[in-house]
Amino acid sequence: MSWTDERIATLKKMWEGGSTASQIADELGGVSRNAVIGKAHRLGLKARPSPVKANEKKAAAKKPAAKAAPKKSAPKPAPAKPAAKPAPKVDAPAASQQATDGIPSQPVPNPTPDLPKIVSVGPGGFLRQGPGDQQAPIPPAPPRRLVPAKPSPEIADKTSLLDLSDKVCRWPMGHPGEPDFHFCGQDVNPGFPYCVEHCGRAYQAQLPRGARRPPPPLPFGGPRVR
DNA sequence: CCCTGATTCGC
DNA sequence: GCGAATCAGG
Repeated sequence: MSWTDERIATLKKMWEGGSTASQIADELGGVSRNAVIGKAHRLGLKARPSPVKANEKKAAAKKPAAKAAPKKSAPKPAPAKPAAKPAPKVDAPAASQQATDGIPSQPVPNPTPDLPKIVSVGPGGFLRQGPGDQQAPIPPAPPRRLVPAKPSPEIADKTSLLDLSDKVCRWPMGHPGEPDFHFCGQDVNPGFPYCVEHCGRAYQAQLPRGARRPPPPLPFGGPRVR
């Protein structure tokens, strides 16, 4: 398989969306997880929470190594990495909610002024979204009646990959490569690549390693069954 | 063991 | 440029 422009676009999208290299590789098909990672690095979009890189010491601990070196012949210089931290934080979610003034349509499509209780969709109660139906989101902390215009009529048309911009939600709907694949396309939550609703889904606290199977970063309507 | 991403290096 | 092999942490 070769890296067509389309495949690269999908790779970027998914990588940016938080999908793991394995998921991306599986989605793309015909490539390995390593290929995806390698390509991602070559594209310049590496930095992402890596289990291995969390720790950064300056102490140069030499490892005895010398395990049977079948291919290694060159010594490894001490890697000096500039720590990059592009990871978005969730500490300050809703800075300022824009009033619904700009949106002439439905004033309050989300009549759920319940408690601000954070319901974490966990392994068992994983809420999935379909292209047509979306459930009430659980934004980080909506103390007030913020109402971000939900099923706006503006998404009557599908937002394609080419329609993406810094102003629209990039949350993928469906699976890449399929005819109905598109993106959310709603107004973004300022400072985030997604709308308010999808921010709530994209930036949930990472679950313990033991139970992360069902709700991965979970873009794309759901895991593909092949 | 499994998983993850990072890195190297032969091709 | 590509990606398998390898590394290394969780």
